Amino acid sequence: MSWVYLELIASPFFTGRSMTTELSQNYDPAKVETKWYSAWEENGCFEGNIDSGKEPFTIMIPPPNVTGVLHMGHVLDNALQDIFVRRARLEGKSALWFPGTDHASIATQVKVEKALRDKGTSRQELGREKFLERAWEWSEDHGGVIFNQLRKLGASCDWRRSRFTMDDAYQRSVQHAFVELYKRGYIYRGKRLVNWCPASQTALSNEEVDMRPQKGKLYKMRYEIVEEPGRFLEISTTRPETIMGDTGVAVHPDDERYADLVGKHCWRPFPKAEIPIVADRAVEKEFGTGVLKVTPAHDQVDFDIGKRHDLPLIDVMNPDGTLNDLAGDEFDGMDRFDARKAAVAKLESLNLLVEAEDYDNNVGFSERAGVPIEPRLSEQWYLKYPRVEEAKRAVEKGIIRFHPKRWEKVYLHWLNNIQDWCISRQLWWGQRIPAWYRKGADRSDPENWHISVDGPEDTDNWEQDEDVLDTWASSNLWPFATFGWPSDDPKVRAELDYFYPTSMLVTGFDIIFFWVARMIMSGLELTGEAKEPLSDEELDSRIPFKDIFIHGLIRDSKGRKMSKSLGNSPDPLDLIEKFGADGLRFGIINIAPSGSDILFSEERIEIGRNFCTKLWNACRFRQMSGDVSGNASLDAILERLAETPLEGYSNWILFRMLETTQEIENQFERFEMHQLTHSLHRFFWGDFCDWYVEAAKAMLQSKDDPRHGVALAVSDFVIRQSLLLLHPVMPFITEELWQAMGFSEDGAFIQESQLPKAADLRQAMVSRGVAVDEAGAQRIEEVNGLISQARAIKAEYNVASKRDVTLFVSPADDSSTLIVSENLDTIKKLAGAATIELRKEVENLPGAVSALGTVYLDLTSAIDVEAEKERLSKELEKLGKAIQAGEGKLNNASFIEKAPPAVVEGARKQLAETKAKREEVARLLESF
RNA sequence: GCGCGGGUAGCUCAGUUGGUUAGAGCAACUGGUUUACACCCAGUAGGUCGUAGGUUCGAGUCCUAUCCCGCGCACCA
Repeated sequence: MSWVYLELIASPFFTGRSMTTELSQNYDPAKVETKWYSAWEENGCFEGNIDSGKEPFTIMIPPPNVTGVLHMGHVLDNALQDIFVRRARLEGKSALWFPGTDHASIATQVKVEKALRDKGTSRQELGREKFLERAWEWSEDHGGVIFNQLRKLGASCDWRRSRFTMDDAYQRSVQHAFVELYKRGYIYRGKRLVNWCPASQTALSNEEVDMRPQKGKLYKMRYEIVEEPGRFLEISTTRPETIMGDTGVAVHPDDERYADLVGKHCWRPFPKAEIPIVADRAVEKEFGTGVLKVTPAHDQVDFDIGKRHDLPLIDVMNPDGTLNDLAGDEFDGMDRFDARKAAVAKLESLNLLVEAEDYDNNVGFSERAGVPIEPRLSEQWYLKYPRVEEAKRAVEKGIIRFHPKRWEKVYLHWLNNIQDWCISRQLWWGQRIPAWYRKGADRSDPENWHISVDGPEDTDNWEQDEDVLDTWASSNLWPFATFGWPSDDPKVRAELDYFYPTSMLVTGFDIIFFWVARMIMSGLELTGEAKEPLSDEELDSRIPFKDIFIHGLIRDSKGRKMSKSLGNSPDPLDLIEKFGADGLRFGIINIAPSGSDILFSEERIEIGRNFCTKLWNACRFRQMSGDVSGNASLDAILERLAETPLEGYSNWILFRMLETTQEIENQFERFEMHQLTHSLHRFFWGDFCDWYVEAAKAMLQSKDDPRHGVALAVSDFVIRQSLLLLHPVMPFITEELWQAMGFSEDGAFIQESQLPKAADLRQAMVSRGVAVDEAGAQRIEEVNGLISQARAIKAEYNVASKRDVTLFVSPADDSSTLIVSENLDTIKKLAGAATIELRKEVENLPGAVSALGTVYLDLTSAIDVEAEKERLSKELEKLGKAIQAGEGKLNNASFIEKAPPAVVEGARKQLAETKAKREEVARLLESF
């Protein structure tokens, strides 16, 4: 990799002849981040290519909206993906993170239309062609912004491959899928009630409708019986504006109150008409008066009733939500909500309104436009979902796995209640439906259809469907259409062969229905022949991904959704400036629990920035302690350790390093990312910096100390492994330190190294005669306990800063004497004592008890006897309780009998230790 | 109505198949410039794990009931 090296020494940061650089006092993320990102990109670090010698690892980015800008949700989603991808590279896999953007049909069109309105024009005025030109301009002006933002975050996507769902090739894939699904009988055209958005004037799928609680009125009114003038039926409705579309009145067949009226008629008040009274089981007897007005053209239930009783459909509304001439002259052109008021007034004037009571109900709203949905009769394209059963089976059998597993249920529940999907949209920005109709002919007759990717040859006599496809109907092909599916091109086939099924998907739970489930179904159907059923092996090769990592949504610290209007949505770029990209990444991963909501506040991610500083300074300290040559490989470091036996603390920290390596390995295997940063933080900061480095300071005092070299080599070993473990989370700073600390071989990037697994690491150590010993590590934990007690007793007497104190230690037994003596200078250093004397008996001095023995503080001045007595009494009480619990347990015959021997043994040991401790504390107390 | 998740220290959360005296970060308090780091170091305090039962030698962890909070799906006009 000497070309990398040449380039780096040419940069101002690499001044000397040495590979390594001296670290500045403070970590400057901005400088490091831009430098390394361009170096990585220029050297093709993120390119995912077929490498038959390596296991593939593929992630498809959930494509952000082409005109979108980076928000906190993206930060979390993409930081996670980057962590998985970078980890895969360090594990020696051929990793591909495939980026791209989505055209977001309705969202983008709404934005472009708003821009047009601001300029005093409209899409209708411009016409389709001009409008699309504007939309393309818009997406080009705003597109790509998010890619640069993702770069700032450190995302290691293979940018060469970037796809946009409106690319010609992608559009062709979408059209091909449409044609194929049509041929296989899954796509059809149907006339039925759809969720109509009067604002965007398009049909929507069920998933795009939000049910929102509304405070409205329930109007009770009277319809006169035609056959029995003077007799009235009382009917309740929330929507009087649809009276004009009523074509019947329904009661329950078992409802005795109205049994004699079934088959008769009543008067629709306006426009005045006779409508039949029918009996239908869809009516709830208990609700209101038990009489339902039936408006088949404006309500799903009514539509079904109308069908059963052959009632006519009268559509009284225009696409924009105003009423039409069928509603009568006085309502024609009136907005639906004005019409509601007008209809009520008219009922009142006709003396037909009985009452209007306050009423809470749920109304469907257009997710995008935020206006109430209008059920509307229209002809649309529908998809009968393919492979529903197999999509369920894939998850039930664990061929696809959700992490956390509980999202399976959400997914399965949705699939169990699935309904056909309305995929056509009356929009212009999007993929036009590849269907043509014979000009002037009846469009509802399939005889007059032409469905193909290329369209009819005889273009004069055919016209293409004006509509476009739902965005999700194109993005559900993302895992394979991005590669160029379908194609006979050997390159495309080879890539699909190698990278598909992809390894995993990382996304939020909010799009499990919209996207995840649909990708699974389309993958199962389209990536192979139309055969039934599919075997498990076929499922295995057709699924779009094997593991689905579901994370939560980011909210503000009060749990509110982030939104522009609330102003509680921080700009990630500001945060990167403030905390560094690595700091932000570490911080956001650290607060992302496995639940569904993530409460964000800047305070909570400071830990990331602080951790970067800690890492930086630990490395700086290591540099200041001795030169860093001899770090160029794992083996080089091990070689430096080969001759000398490991001192207590060195053994301990290497043991902890192996434990941590294993822990993190398990977390990745189980997709339990919520503990990842905790493990890393605890080990590097809590164990290495707070204990090992401090302990090593004693060994580093003199270069003549034989332990000097060991301390440096152990530090290098730990830092090296830590950088590898941290790299996926904090790519920039770890790369900088990797180079600066001389771990890079010939200038190679950190990602070109291998992350040794715990087992390999242990093996490599053993083969060099560097063996760690668990029992020895355990003893050091006890030494740490003793030191903590010493510090505590000093703090108690406010002598924390004084280093000239004398401590007495009376060891618990012979082996403790040995351990304390062996580590005496370290204990002195860490406890902050000038001298430590081992004594059997000490009287009249404040002391604290640890597993290794009692530590006393030698005070020349008088001590506060009362305070000391109180403290010891409190301690005694605490120990008494513990002993009581322990004895209770051990005196219990069934505990001895039934509990595993190891647990019983543990309890015995624990009790013995606690008893010894209590005796010691009691003795101390009496000595005053 | 059906389903899912949660209720553990002031706050945000960990807590593997039930097994030592329930942890972390932040905040608080006390003290501290000791060979890196004040974005730091040392220490202290703070919890009857929502409530009530049950299973068990042993329950934060399993079961039942119940109360709160959040979310999803369905929806009666």
